[in-house]
Amino acid sequence: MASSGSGPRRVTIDDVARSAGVSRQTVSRALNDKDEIGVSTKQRVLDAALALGYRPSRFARGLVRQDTISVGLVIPDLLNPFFTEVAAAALDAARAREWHVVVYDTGDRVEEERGTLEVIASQVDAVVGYLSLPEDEIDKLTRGLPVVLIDREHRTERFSSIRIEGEEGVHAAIRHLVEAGHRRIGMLDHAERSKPSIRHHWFDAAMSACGLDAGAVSRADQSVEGGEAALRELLAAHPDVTAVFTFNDIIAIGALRAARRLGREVPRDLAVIGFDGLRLGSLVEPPLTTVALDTRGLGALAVEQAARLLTRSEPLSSDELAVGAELRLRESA
Amino acid sequence: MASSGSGPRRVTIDDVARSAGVSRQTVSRALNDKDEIGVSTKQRVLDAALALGYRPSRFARGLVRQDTISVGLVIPDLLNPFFTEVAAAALDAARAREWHVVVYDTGDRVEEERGTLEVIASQVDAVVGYLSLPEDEIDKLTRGLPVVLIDREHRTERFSSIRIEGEEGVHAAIRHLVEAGHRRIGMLDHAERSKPSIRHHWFDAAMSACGLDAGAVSRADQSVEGGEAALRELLAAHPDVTAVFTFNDIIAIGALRAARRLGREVPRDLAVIGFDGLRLGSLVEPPLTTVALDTRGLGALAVEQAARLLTRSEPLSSDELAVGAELRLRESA
DNA sequence: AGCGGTAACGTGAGCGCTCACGGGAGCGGT
DNA sequence: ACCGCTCCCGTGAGCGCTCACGTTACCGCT
Repeated sequence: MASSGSGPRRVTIDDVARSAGVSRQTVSRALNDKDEIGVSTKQRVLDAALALGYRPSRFARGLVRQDTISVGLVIPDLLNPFFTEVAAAALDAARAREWHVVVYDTGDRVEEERGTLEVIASQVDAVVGYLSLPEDEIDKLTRGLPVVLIDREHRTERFSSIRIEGEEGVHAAIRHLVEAGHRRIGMLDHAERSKPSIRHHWFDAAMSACGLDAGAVSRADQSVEGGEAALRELLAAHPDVTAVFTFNDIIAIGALRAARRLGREVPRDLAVIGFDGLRLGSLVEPPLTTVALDTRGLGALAVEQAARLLTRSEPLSSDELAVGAELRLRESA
Repeated sequence: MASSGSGPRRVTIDDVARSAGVSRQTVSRALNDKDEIGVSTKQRVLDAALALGYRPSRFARGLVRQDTISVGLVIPDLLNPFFTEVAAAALDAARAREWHVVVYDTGDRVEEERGTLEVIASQVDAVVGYLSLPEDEIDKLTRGLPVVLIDREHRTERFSSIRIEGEEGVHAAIRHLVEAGHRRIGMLDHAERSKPSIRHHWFDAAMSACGLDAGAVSRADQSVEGGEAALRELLAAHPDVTAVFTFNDIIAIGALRAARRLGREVPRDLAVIGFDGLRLGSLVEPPLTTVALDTRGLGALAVEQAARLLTRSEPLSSDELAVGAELRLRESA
């Protein structure tokens, strides 16, 4: 009711100063626990601040003591354990640098991603994470900010990206299956993007390297249910398949579940190998064999590269901007 | 090497203006995609900005257009799926308000929590999450900021907290076990805090309400391994126990695994009921019966209350600041 | 009384940006 | 030639705070 056109004016340090009968500087001293202030004065200021509901503007403070750095972390779906692990790693790496991390979960929707990017520039000093928008649009929206992409190629000079080198790991996985006697090996790729994934490509390469025909492939949503459905589909079309490699562990866990419901015992009747190396994989039954990649490294590298770009020091070379993957044998294959 | 005592001075909008031979305002127009600027001028400014590596100060911008709000979300361990779910819910609620969320993972260490709180005041407008420090210390460190605690009592007027009302759900769980014929029911409480947890208290109350003696209790670390160890311990001391209720789902999953390794089939030889209602619980074998609480509600309520405190509108009443819990029957009991 | 010293406070400047203006150049119409 | 319009662009002010200084009051000491 008392609100004027421009809304209720913010309570500033000067209001507190006036109310306590002191100067701005004294208020500042009281609030920041500095010396050169009397105890009674300090208390009086503190009381006045409380009474007025004064809250310092972090912008004004940040403007003058420009110390804190914060990065925006863009994640498609925090509830997906893989992204959780990457996020946790990034948080860790950021904490080591005393950076602040603003997390955005786009829910895998492009509009949300755009909205996030639009608003991000005014809030962070760098952007790190999973982006799906075309590069020119990212460029427009983040103009000036350093951007570090994870698991995505980039053409533009302005961006950096962290590569996942999974080829060897996938090779090892297929080799392992072949050595165990499997010949009909299928794959559960993910369904979202139009083109087959790079992991699918690695799978094909590994198959032919082992002298096998291209395996049967089914597309799966990135969820346990998606994995379940995809395995049923694959098995329906190719009943002779005795082993599957999946796009990621989530899908693999769905496959595990589907196999159980179909009465196929893992790994006796069906071997399953996932990709990612989630902790979660060790909790399911049987524990999931997987091509594990260094998720901590992913997050840490991304932050490290952001730091280099931010300080204009020598950025990491392309060779360094990659994390490897290795076969982690558990019990599902 | 060229860094002077005060470091390399930041590139400001004026530097760009000078370099492009225009005024500040024109630079501002170019960078913010505003009208009233010629195309060629705009390009020239953009080029100059790029060449100088200009990056606008978010503080200066925020200072003048004070629109964006951001909250600090303090989480003990993002990799714990429970906190992941709460965090995701909070992110969601914040997104709906167009707020930014700065996430801090304290790794369950008090010093980290203190460090976080120390630095948080200058970065956010409100603090939400799990804090373990004593209230007076929180008060000192967050002076002025609204604080919303989750799952923790508070005495001070300044704080708010979101309560978990699990009593009914636990009651239902125990009743369910009793109706299934169980009489010797144990509990796996958590080990970290000194006092027995409130969930333990609910367990005791439910037991006596069902006319049973106080059950055997073992302490478990908040991890799958902790749950495993605790169940072994409990069973060793009380071999006649046929059902266990656990502090949370993580511990329950450990118990499930221990039972499997001990050759006890669940639920035939041992019934297990967890607490939290994690999605994860539906992935294990057998799917975990659990007292599910509304994690989304937790995160959403916390953000909502922070919003009320921030806008000085009527805060939520104590009754509203709670989420319930209900028994979710799956297959482990 | 005079003087240095310290504790307690105030004053100006400035951080880097945007907003509300003000103003000149160019162009067409009468 | 003059007005009025549109299109560009620049100027001053101010956002709310902290830092580096000044300034005052009061103490003890010679």
